[in-house]
Amino acid sequence: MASTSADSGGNTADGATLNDVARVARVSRQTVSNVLNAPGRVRPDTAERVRQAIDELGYRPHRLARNLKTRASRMIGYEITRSRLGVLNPVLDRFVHALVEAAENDGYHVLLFTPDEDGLVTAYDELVGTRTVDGFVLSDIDYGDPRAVALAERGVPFVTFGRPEIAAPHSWVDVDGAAGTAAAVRHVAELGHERIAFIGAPAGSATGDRRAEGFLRAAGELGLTGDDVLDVRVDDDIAGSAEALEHLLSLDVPPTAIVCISDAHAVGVLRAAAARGLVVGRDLAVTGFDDSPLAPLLTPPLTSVRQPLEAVAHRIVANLTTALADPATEPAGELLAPELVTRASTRPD
Amino acid sequence: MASTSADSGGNTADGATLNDVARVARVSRQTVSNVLNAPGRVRPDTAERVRQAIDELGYRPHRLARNLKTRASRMIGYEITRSRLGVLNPVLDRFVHALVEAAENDGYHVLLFTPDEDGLVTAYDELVGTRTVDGFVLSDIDYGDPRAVALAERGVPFVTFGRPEIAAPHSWVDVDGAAGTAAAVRHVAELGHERIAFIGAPAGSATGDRRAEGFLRAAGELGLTGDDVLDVRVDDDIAGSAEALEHLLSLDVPPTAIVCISDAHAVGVLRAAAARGLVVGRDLAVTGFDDSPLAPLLTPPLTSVRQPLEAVAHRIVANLTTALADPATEPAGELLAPELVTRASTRPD
DNA sequence: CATGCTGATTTGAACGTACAAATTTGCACG
DNA sequence: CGTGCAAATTTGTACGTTCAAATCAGCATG
Repeated sequence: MASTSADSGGNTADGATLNDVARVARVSRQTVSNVLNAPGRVRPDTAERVRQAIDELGYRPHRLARNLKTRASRMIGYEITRSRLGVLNPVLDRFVHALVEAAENDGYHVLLFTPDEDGLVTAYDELVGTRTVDGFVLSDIDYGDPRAVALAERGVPFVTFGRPEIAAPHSWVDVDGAAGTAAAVRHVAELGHERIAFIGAPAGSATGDRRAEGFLRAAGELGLTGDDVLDVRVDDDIAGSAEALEHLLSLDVPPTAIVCISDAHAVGVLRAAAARGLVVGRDLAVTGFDDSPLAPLLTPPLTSVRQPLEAVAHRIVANLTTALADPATEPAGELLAPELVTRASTRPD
Repeated sequence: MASTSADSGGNTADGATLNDVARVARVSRQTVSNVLNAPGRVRPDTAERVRQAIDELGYRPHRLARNLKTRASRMIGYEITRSRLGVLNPVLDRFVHALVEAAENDGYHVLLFTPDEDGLVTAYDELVGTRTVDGFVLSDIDYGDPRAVALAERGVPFVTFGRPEIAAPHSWVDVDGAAGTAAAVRHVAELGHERIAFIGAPAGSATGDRRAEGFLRAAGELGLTGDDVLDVRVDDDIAGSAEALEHLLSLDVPPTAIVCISDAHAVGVLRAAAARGLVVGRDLAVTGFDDSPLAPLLTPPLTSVRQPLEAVAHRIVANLTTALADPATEPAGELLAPELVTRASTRPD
């Protein structure tokens, strides 16, 4: 005399509630709640009966009701920056995916939002004020990032991908950009290149400065000094880098390897090299940074520094969730090592 | 004797509730609620007093509480497909951004989630069962998409970007892929090309078949028949297209223009052309599809068919929100026209 | 067999809001 | 100046859950 699956309960298959389950299992709603949230407190046979009722009714806890009571939305906000036209955001896709996956593993969801036109943090205030999210993940951090400052003074939990200052007063996870560039320099040095140039961005951006620092450090290790340190900074990534290459090749002793601060810069170099009839990989070594999806698609495929975005996302979520669980947690910083992915742009074969 | 800003209320600046506002404004909570949700019902001077109290306390409605009462989460779920390694999802970035923006304009938020490993729709069931989202937006739709089928039979509101069948039984918004390819063909025809080849994917995918159909249609319009219709299908996008170009160039009368089904396919063609010493734009015209971020970065910059993703997102959200507001709404389909973006890959100069 | 105690289960209350119904206010009108 | 009616406002209740406190069952002990 097994009970038929759906006809008897009274509920229309969908939308069973804690009380419905309790009625079917002949217990109180709190017992059902305990089966789900504190299994230790309920006797095994009762738990079994309740679980059966849950299956029978297809019950699922109402997320909003639970969250209202526990005063937590279990949502993490992430602002997707308005990608400027024509400029590719090399990491958004991969990082967001990794972030969502990491969050789900910890029982959180990721909510996306767009920045305000006015450049203020009203979107953050709104989400926090309405209790729509418990905390934030920020990326594209620069020196004295206004969002980080604003959130910190409001006491809103957040973790940044990247750090605004060497000693950031909040939790962050970052990839060691200096190590990445240094690895690229060492890579081409090992291939026999002695004259190595760096094409970077103007000083003043946190990420850019650190990547440049890695070049200078590696150049120092190779014993380069003075004019032998070919450090070029350009404003426009693609066009600027193309021009820069022209300039570098016109030197008395032109470089044979170009280490670029981003894949976009490398694109400019590749283009200018092709225009000159140079075969990159044979006549000239080129490296990029970010290992964006286009890196393997370029001609030739581009050696690039790959950021461990999955690990970054994982550590960010871990840090944020512990901070959410215990607001007294001290802020912590974590630096992860990138990995050089070598491709034809630095290989002769 | 203006009231001081924060000291008197009793609440700690943060977390004022409807009742707190009511007390300060000397009205009932319902009146405060009405000021926000039904302004017509309350006398102007009372409304003003309430608004002042709201400002003073920095009150914001608690989203969870409101949603629990109204039985709507005002969230839209969007599954970010696990981007296969090395394969770039050309539209994810732009589309997601557009989707989030469109949703916000209608008072919704976008919640991201990852697919289940098992390929089932349990993630969808979970989100719907817990009332975490009100509906879904699906993309990467193919014939007989299992997610669309499952959601439809569960009665869950959703709109797809793309349509599985010509007459889909649910709401969808799609870009006219056939028109896009046809436009590319006409473009190169106008430039004087008479021998035009198409490199596509094997028959069997909804998007691919429609794009191929556009080529066949345009070829017909140009009076091409029989062996003059150069229709090549390849399995692997980049490597396959490179091979395909080799083959095409070995014909008695090789094509002078190649219309590709995707930007990735075009990459293969560009690569093979470069290897042959051909200058694309002068010796050979090449077009892609999707106008992915890399299109302008290729050498030469690639003419490509751009999908109006912002408009797609806008229409999808509009359709979904009306369906959510009135579940009796009939499903509707909407086809948008893409736009050809011409670049150096089809221009001699 | 009453007592005490631990473990299991239930009842009461609350989270912050919105709908529905009830009450009060304001005002024109006979 | 009471009556009636619409507009304005308030009170009661519920959404589905969890926490806190209260009750109940089981069982060994003296």
